[in-house]
Amino acid sequence: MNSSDNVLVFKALANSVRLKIIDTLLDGPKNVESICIKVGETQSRVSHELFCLRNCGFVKPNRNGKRIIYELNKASVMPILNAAEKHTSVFCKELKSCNILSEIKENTQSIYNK
Amino acid sequence: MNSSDNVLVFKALANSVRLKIIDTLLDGPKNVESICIKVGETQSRVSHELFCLRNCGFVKPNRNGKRIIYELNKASVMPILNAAEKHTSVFCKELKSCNILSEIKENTQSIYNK
DNA sequence: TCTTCATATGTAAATATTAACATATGAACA
DNA sequence: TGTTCATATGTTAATATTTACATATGAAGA
Repeated sequence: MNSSDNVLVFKALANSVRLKIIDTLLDGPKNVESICIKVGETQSRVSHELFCLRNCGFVKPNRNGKRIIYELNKASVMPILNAAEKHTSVFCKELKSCNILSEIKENTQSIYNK
Repeated sequence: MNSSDNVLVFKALANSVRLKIIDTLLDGPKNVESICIKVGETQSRVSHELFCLRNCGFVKPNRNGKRIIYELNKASVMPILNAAEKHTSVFCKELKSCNILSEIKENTQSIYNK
């Protein structure tokens, strides 16, 4: 296994709006308008992000009358989210202090103190 | 669980140099110079990325003489990589055609054909 | 304690991603 | 078959990340 192949998976998930959409779809398939309301983003924005999630195989669209119902690919997504969640719950503070990842810069100290 | 909390984890992993470093550390702890050689990046670059991985709790530094040996937090990382890998192996083609994620633009077709 | 080696940090230009607004599409139903 | 509703796509400015180069740090060993 070459873990570098996974970079696109992580890029797809490295966006809070896309994660919110996934989160919303965790409790059942929804059409675009419902997703917009749930995540508090414009229709255009949500459609753009769904385009990405669709292309990556994370969601699947199904037409129903005038609407398109998006369904989460739970089989793929859940294990990734669960594994990430485990790490987040332990290293929450560290993650939030990593200024490489757009967070507030903090004082550093000797790196190999535990 | 609010999956949006995981965005920093995914950001940390959404970088091919950081993933290469992780990949290299999968077969054992290494000092910075060794990592540089293995991943083919400059010392400066590798140290910057290690800073991020360190802050996020993915690697841990231990001094040994003049060197600092970085050790992968396998307990956290492996489950995430494995789950991602499963998705990648199924949706490899789709992922590579998602132009939102810096890939070549391709023709689109009706979105709800399977 | 001075020097050097290994590693960390500072900075900014290049590049990629996000976000916001405008517009297009196309299936459904009148 | 024309209209409308729901959703998709185009575009670009704003913002964030990456990358490359320069420099600093600090522990170890002479």
